[in-house]
Amino acid sequence: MAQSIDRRAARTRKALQGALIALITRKGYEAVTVQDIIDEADVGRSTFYAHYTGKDDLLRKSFEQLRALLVDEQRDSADQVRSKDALLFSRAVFEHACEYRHAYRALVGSRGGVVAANELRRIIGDAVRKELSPRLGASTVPPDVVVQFVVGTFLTVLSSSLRRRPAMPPAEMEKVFRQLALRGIGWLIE
Amino acid sequence: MAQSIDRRAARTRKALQGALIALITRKGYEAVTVQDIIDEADVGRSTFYAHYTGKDDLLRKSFEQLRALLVDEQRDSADQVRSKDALLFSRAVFEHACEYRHAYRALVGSRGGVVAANELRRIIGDAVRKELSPRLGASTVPPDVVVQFVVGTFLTVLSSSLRRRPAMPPAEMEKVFRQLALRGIGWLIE
Amino acid sequence: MAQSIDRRAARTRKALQGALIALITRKGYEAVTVQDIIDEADVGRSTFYAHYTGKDDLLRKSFEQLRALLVDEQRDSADQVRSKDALLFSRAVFEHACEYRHAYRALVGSRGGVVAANELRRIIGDAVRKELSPRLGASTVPPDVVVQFVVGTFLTVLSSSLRRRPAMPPAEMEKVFRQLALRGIGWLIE
Amino acid sequence: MAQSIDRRAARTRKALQGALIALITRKGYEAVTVQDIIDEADVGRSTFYAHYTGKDDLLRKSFEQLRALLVDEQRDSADQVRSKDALLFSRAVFEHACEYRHAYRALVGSRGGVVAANELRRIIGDAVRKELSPRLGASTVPPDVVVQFVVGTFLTVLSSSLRRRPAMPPAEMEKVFRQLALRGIGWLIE
DNA sequence: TCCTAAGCGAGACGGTACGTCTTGTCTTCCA
DNA sequence: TGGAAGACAAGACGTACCGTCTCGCTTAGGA
Repeated sequence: MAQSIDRRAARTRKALQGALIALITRKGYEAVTVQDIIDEADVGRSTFYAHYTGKDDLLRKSFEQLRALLVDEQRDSADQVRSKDALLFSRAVFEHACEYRHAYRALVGSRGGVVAANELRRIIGDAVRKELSPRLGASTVPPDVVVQFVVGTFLTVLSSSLRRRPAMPPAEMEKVFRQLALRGIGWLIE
Repeated sequence: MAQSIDRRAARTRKALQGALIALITRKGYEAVTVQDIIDEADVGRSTFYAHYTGKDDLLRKSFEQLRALLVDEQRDSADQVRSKDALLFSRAVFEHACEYRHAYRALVGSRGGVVAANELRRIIGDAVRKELSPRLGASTVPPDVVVQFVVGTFLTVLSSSLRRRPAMPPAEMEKVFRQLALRGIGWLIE
Repeated sequence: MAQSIDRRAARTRKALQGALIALITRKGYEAVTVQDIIDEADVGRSTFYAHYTGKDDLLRKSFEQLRALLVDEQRDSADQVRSKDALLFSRAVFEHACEYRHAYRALVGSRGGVVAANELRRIIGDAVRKELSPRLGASTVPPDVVVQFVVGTFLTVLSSSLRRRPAMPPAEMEKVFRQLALRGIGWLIE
Repeated sequence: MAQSIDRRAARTRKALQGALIALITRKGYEAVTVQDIIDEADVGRSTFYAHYTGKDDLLRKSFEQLRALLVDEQRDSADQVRSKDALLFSRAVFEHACEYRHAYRALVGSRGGVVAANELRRIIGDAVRKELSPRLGASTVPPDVVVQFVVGTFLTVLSSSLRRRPAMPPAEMEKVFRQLALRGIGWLIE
């Protein structure tokens, strides 16, 4: 019984997350109402609130896939923190972003709203902090500034790249990101 | 008569801008309602809409002072675009930020909301683009990525610094900012 | 200013009360939703709640006219409490009911719902109690039972009469009512 | 098999009816939700709807016992329709009401709601009509008005009596009821 | 003894109405 | 005559119930 209910619930959740993404691409996050979402997902209002506390909650929970991807990526990569090997997680995210280009374009940039931006910052930030933590103490620049600098640069590159036409390939994004970010903190990871 | 009306209007505008800032520091931009603003400013609802199209418009217009500061700053400074002289406008903004620490803290970071963030990005971005434009063509990195990188780094440093206790002096902010940003684009401004 | 606002408010109230009556005749009280009312009255949702706490409140307030009628009626009539003169207020109400036959039919009987029934009982009950109070102490039957008996009989006659086709004239209702009620309490008002 | 199933079903029904009565005494009919009932009866939601179409249906079906009582009572009594023997069914109902005082108090009066009131009126009304039908044609007062008058008077007395403290004994209720009702229709049953 | 059909619990779900909140427009009065 | 006051229409919000439904579990006959 439990799994059948879970399966149903999972289907509902997928529908809601999909509807949210679709709607964000169409009109931007702020303009999307709960009514829009449940209409799009063909789901009852109470069902929506049974799963999520609101629009923001749905958005945040929709990022879980990305967070999982990052955790996996970091588990696999060795703890090499030398210049040319540092921050390799970025490659995986850039590729993920290109694959789901549509959704990402909807979420980064102003159309995604504060909630999406904060959540992304938090997720990427966790990954960065985890990777750099052994070295952060050795810097004169405050540790959280370094982390936020890397995250900000990453998001800047990601956001700008997704906006460009023709699309920039992941390898290119990666190159730009490393050029901008690694030099800024070169003294740290050398 | 015309100027007296203008003077009255100016006073109303000041009251509204002040009220907005006060309220943002109190509860964050998103949570502020038009009703809050006009209560705080002791102004009629229709008066508010006579001057601004809405909350966002009021916020955007409240940034004019900052924009003017930046324009002045850049007019004064020579067109020196060598490494150690580049991006000197930042010093002025950091000092301005420290002086009006309260208001800035309310506006940057998540409490300020998307609108404030975008407006700030636009203002700083204009300054950066103006200063770097002669060199931007010479880069493999797309020009707008460079500009956004600098702006992002600037805002990261500003935001992180304002959050810190004890307060970081402008000179310190400046140092951190240059360390992170100039290296990333060192090849450009050399 | 005050009176113009009051005039506007009064117009809104009239519209809402009219809409309610119209809707009750159409589908019965219980089936009417607040949405129905504000659609019918062409009024915003918040405006409705600015004037009334809900559907029931609107209904209750709509009875004020009737209550006023009764108070007037009783003020006029002398304090004659002899058999043939007792409870003369009923005549006025029966006439009022025949005039506004449509509305009354919607309110008494099951279509009007508990709220209308209770409110009517309360209004008529007040009138009855006021008229009989000097004599109520002299009875072996508990006073409130007597009052409720008269009210119940009145409503029974009113409700049954309004349902009948062809319409029963006020004089006829009056006759039936007196025949049923006065004998039951004849010993009281002799 | 059939009877065991029926036995199970009967148990479920009893549980639901009991739960409803208990809840009505606790918070009044209108305030009781289906969820309350099935929680109280420890029964699944679908089970409830397998037996009844809703709350009202359950309430109506719960009156069957009373209806049966009345039918029995009338079968026993001779068809004596003389003044002092008329409407003797009332005695049985008053006694029944005193025995189940708690439940009755919950059902008559405003706490019971329209549904209970209507059902009661219908049940009592059937009994009254059956008893008076031979004579109803002979009256100038419309037959249904007479029936509703008697029913209304009966319910008024029942309801008022149950509210009183200390409790009024069945014999007393009976006396009041006959005093009020029989005089009103004395000309009929003489 | 096992089988199988029912009654049943649990509860997800689509839907509807609620009462609250905020927005931007509009009208009226007052200084 | 322009600003203050605030009523108003519009419509989204999150909550509460409703009646339908799908699912396994139990259980009591008949095989």
